[in-house]
Amino acid sequence: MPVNLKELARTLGLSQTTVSRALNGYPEVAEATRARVLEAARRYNYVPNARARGLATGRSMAIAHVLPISDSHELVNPVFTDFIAGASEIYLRHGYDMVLKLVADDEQERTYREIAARGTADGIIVHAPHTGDPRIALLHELRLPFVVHGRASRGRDDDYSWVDINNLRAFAHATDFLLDLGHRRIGLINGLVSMDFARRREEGFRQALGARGIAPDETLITSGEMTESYGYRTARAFLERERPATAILCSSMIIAIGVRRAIHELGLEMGRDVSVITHDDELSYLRNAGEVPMFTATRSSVRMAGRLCAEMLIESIANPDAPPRHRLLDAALTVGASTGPAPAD
Amino acid sequence: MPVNLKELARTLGLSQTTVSRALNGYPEVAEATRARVLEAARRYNYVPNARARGLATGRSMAIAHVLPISDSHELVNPVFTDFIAGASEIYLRHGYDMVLKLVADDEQERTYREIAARGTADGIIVHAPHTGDPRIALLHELRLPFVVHGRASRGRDDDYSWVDINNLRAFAHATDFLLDLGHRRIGLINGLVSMDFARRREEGFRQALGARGIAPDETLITSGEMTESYGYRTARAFLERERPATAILCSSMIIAIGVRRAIHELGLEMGRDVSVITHDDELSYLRNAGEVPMFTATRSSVRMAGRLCAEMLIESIANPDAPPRHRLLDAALTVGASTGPAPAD
DNA sequence: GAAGTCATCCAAAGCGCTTTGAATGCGATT
DNA sequence: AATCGCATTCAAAGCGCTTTGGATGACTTC
Repeated sequence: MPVNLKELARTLGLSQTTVSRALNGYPEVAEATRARVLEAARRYNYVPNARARGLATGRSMAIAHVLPISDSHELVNPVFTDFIAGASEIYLRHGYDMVLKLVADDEQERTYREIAARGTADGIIVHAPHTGDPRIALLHELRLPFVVHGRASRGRDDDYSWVDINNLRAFAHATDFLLDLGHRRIGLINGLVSMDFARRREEGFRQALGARGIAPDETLITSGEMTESYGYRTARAFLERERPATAILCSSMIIAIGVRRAIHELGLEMGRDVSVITHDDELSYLRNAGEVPMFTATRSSVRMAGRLCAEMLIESIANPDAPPRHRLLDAALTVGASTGPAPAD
Repeated sequence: MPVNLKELARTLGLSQTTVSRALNGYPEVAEATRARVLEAARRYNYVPNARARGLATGRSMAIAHVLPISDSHELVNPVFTDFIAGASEIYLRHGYDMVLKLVADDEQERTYREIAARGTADGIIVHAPHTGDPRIALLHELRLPFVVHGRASRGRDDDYSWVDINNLRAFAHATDFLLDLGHRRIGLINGLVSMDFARRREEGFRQALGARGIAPDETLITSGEMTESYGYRTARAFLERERPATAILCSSMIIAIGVRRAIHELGLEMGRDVSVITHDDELSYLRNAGEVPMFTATRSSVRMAGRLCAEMLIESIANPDAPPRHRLLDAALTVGASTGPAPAD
């Protein structure tokens, strides 16, 4: 049903070469013929076949997103939705397709190799990097352009491209803010600490406490899959102990929502009895907005991060020998209704 | 770097034909040679190039998911994450790739035509169908296999494949449940009513009221993008009026969470002062579980829906002339802590 | 022993595009 | 008038695979 190049060329009384060149904007085509060709292409709804073009050019015009699925809970990070919304804006503009792979941790390597060998995609966005993530080395070996959303540092982070937020600083700052309010028993409800971002946030938390000579209470530091019920359970535990936490730092809005549930269920009031600060990825369906946002938060748009990753990757596909690029986004603290002075002891 | 068929064949001293057939399991190959070929393929990490194979077979081995982006808020439905998690399990098993397109409403038609013409995918999953959605007719015209997640009915729903839940019955049932508890001023916080599922839910709500001769209060029926703050704002409005609602029906957990916030903020208690029932898609990061779930809910796993859509589509690609198939999933009411008898007036 | 069967294997065509390396025609140059 | 340069155009090769339509023997069958 769809017209192909050969037919279009025959219809026009031209060679495939000329038609192809006319359509792809090559200069060695008379403007008059180019106009004819474009007109005919429109008339007959000619759209080049992606596979044929890909075979001829050696490129797939696709970018793969490989999401690790935690084998335990098969959880998909909800942040992902907004991230790809940002990335796909860019892909659309540049004619790239987005192919998505949700893959268990132990299948990651096989998947990456297969993408490279089959030519599924021209580049890869790496999601949810662990500290010391082996995928970085693998992708270098495969010579596949990639950008990491986050970092995978174990020392150096300058030999690959990434987009990250200043997790350490943000959480140090948030901790400072709570300390300034007089809080001393501060809990941290973090993501899985194998994730690089979680490690950095914990580090920021510890540094801020350390700077004031406060030893962190290790039982107030937890790490887990960022679900609502995890936030709820952990907050209850933090608040029902003998000397309950007076403030809680959360690694995601979803967690914070669980925390809020726990607080209310215990008959406490957020911002008065318990202060809460959360990281806020600015998810579209979970806006923490208004003149006074409900949560005090370290805020950074994950959709923007998606856009930046996509742009960076497309550039590095176009220019494979350019040096790696990095972008550290600022997650600034915005004060909302969920924080207040520490209650008297 | 990656080996191709020609080289592999030369190395083995066989023709490309034989090697290809050996790898693809054709019977006209001696078992001994097949073994040799498979062994060599493994040794040299031979993986066939997807584009070349696709060009030769005329198939892309990919399935496209086209998500409409509401141009207003650029919201991506968070339900999507779990849906594709389910679908991708199936794709993985059958060797299909998943390609994702997030597209504004007014670009839908162009996108579908382009997918068909470029051969981007062998089939399509249609997301977020409107009532009377024109995409159904378009896909029929394009002769592209597809499965709709939800329905797009305007009368007949038997000429295309779909997977849906019994929205009408579920919401009628939930309404009945509230009526049985003595509630009379029941609010409905629904999704955008242009969405088919929302229309059906509203219909179920109205039917249940009508069955008891109760005229719905039109000011207690709202429709909007399903965000937390929409739930919050609407619930506040419902509860701050002269004669406040005593029960609220929500179309999503995200909405319900906003409703819960409003209830608490007004110093009320959910399940005592105000009853809440929500639809629960069983999102992995927002589990409404436990012996007594926090919300009474109409529940249906959207991940399961993803699996079913994917299976159905793959079958219908394999067998394009089979009649359309349908699957109506049951969203049963599970009682949680958020409902109770209507307070005395 | 000629003909038919069967199991294996292969050469070559083709999928629909891009791109290389020439051809063609024409005005300008000498 | 012969030559060159330039702007256009084209035929054909090739991308890496599948698949058609034979070949080639070995083995039966009569």
